This record gives sequence, structure tokens and C-alpha cells, in this order.
Amino acid sequence: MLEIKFVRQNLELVQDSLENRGQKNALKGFVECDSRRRAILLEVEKLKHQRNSASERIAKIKRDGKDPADLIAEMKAVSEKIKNLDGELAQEERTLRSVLMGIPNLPHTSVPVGDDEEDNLIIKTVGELPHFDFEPLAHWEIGERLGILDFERAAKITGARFALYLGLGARLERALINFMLDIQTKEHGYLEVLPPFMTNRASTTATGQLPKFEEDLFKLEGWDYYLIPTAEVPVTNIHQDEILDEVDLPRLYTAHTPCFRSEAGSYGKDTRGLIRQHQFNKVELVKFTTPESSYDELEKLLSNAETILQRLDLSYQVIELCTGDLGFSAAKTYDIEVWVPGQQKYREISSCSNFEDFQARRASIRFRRKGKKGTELVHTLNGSGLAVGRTVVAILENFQQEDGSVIIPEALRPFMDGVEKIKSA
RNA sequence: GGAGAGAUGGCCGAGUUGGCUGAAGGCGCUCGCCUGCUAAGCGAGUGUGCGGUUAAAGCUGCACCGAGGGUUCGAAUCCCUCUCUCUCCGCCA
Repeated sequence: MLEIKFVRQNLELVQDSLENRGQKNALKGFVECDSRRRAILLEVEKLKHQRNSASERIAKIKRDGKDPADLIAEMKAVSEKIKNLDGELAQEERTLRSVLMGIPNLPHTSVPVGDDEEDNLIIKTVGELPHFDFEPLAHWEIGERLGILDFERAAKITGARFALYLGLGARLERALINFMLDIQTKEHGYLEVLPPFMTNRASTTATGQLPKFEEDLFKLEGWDYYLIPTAEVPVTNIHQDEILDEVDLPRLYTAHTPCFRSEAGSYGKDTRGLIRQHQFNKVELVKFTTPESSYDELEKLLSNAETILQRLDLSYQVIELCTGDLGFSAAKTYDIEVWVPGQQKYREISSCSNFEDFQARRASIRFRRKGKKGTELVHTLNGSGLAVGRTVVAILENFQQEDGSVIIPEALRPFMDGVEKIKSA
């Protein structure tokens, strides 16, 4: 959410930004509604002041043993007026709030301007692309042949876009989770947390998934709870409605959670394999920082995620999203894309964003500077470190051998009881 | 599921026969004093949000005592609904 004062004073800027995202009507009614609200507020506050001072006089008159009936009668009318105006005020505020909640974050000035993913910038490319003397297979072929992935049975159990991992496949997933968490906690200073996998409406709204993107979420019937689409939601909300001390910043959290996404509107995309699932595992990194340090922290966050790929000897590129491709809440985003030989493409495996104070304002997460009065909103950041299922995809496809086996990257072997290779039984 | 207790400022904790209580007291924090250093001590200050005014400091209005509604001229205090926490019993991974 943007600050209402900011929107008021920068109408054109906000309007331009909305048009860049194809939402030119989002601000409709804002100006009128805002000025109505302020006019009513002025009026109602005046009346309340009148009522408050009359109350004091009434108390005094009573103490003096006299009868304040006249004044009470007068105030009765005033109270009635206040009640009506309060109702109008609430109406304007609801409208205003829903307008504000629908406005996406403003891109940071460093973000390249562009319409869609075509205009994203490749920042860097790391690692050599693997060479195969044979036609590399897609991971689902590899996994099914090795008996470590079974999509047919998963479809029977639940439906499309679910996976059943077996044996060393399940073990590989678990090893990756431990591997990632260990690096982020032991080497990069993140605190491991295990949050709830369902979040309530307020939390889900705070990070920006609601109210606009409800169709992307799984909602529990009969409850106002949602299955988390990313650990970003529960972890960012750890500090909802809190005022932190400056000395406690930055706060760094990492969490492994399953993520649940409806994938509405992605019919026909990535229908096979692990790339696009309704449920997948992810190790997430979340930071709470001061405003002045958030962009440095974004760079560190990106490199913390890159570390995982480097240790696994996977090739990847880092891209910077242009204004048109930014997510709703983000001010700046880097995506990391890993090389997927079966598709001869780089595919997204991590997304690292700075949300500045956009989420913090919605969640009311503030901090106090040492020796200074008042509070300021923190900046929140998060990134995947990494999406686990897609990491399995990358390992199976990049390290597949002609005989159908898959070599386990060395760094991962300690987490796999020393298994060096997955081969057919 | 049954029975009961509770939710107040950064934290702890008073206040519930409705009316100078935005809220005692303590802790913490900030500034100053004192002190070889540290600790202790002394003095002053210290909530948030939204408005108004101001060059600014400041001054000032309104709101906020879990959330929402109600009663009343007036609610932290009374009533209703909900949420959460705790204790005991039952059930259970």
C-alpha cells in the first residue's frame, strides 16, 4: 500500500505507474473521495470537540448539585449528528482503502522501464552450459525411469499438477531442503523458522496476495484461512503490528515450507513434470531492514540465493525485471534462472525482491531509531533460496548420464548418506 | 467438546459503584548531573495514528485500553457478538 499523502501529492506519478501496468482506472474516484473524507473529518472532529468540552461541563454542573438537563438535551442532538457523520466517514474510508489496496508498488528508479518480460535485463550469466553426447531427457522421463518420480499415481491420489516422490527422489528433495537451510543459517546468518502453512485474511492481505489475487490461492472452506503460496506470507507477518528497535535490524529469517498455488490461468503451461505444481517445497529468505540499507540487503539476498546454485554446480543467469514485469508488491526484483537442458532454456528458480515499505505499511511493521522520536516503517525483502522442486529438475536434467543415471552434486552428498549417483534398481 | 479466568502504553502492572485517566506505579530507553572505570544514585523527558497551525522547534484538535457493534449527554469501566491467551476436565497425533 502506498501512503495516502503520497498518492495525494503525486497523483500524476501514481497514475503513470498504473498505466504502465495496464490499470489506468485504478485511481478513479480517489480525489473526490479523499476530499470528501477530509471535509467530513474536519466537521466531525469539531463536533466531537464540542461534545467533549460539554461533557466536562455537565460533570461539573452535576458536582455542583445543579441540573444540566438543557445542556444534555443540546448534546443529544450533537451526538446524533456525529453518529451520522461517522457513518459517512466510514463509507468514504472504505472506498479510499479499497482504492489504495489495489494500487501496486512503485518501481525503484533503477528499474528498467519495459512492457513485459521481453524487456527484462540479463545482469549476468554464471557457469558453463553442460554438454551432452546424447539427447538429454526431460526430468520427468529421467525420474520415472529411475522410479523416483511418479506423476500418474499422484494424479490418482489428488489430480493434475501433483507429484509423488519415491526412494532417492524423496531423499533428494529432503537433502536439498537441509542443504539449503544449513547454508542460509550457518553461513549467511538467517534464523530458521517453521511457520504455519495457512494464513488468515489480514496476513495474506499484508503481503499483497489479497485482495487482488484471491483466485491464485487455495482457500479453506468454512474458514477465513488460506494455504500459503509462499513462506513470504507467514514469515513477513511474524512482525505484523510490531515496533522493532533499530539495533535489531536487519532481521533475517529462513523457512522451509510447502507452497500451494492454484495456477489459475496457466492452463496448458508446463503441464508435465515438476516445474509447475499446485504444491511444491521452497526455502525462503525474508529480511526486515532499515530503509537506507534495503538495497544493499537485496544484493546480499540475491547472492545468498546464488550460493546454492554455485555449490550445486548449476548454471544460471540473473535477470532484472523491468517495470512491466514486476510483481504487485515489489519495487525491484531479480530473478535467478537455472539452465534446464531438457528445454534448452533458463527457467526461474528464485525471485528476490525489495518491497520497500509497501508490505510494512499494510502489515504495520515499524521500527524506532535510537535516540529519535517517532517510528518509521521497515523495509521488507524476500527471495527464494531456492525453489526445491525446480532444483530437483535442474539436478536431474543437468547431471543425467547416457545410461539414465543421475550424478549427485558433491556438495549434496553429505546430505544423502554419501550417495554419488541415482541409478535404476 | 465441558467448566472457569483473562486481554490496558516498548515491557510489567494499577484502574471496572461510567465524568480533569492518554491512562498511577515499576522496568526499559533518552538527555543532563554525579562518580578513577563499572555498578549504584539524583533530576528531567519518554505511546501510536489521523488532522490543523508553523520556516522549524513547538503548539493544538480528534481517535485509540484485544476486534466489532450497542446503551448513554459522556464508556478502559455497563450490555451483545467475535478473536486470542491461560487453568481444569474429556478426547487426540
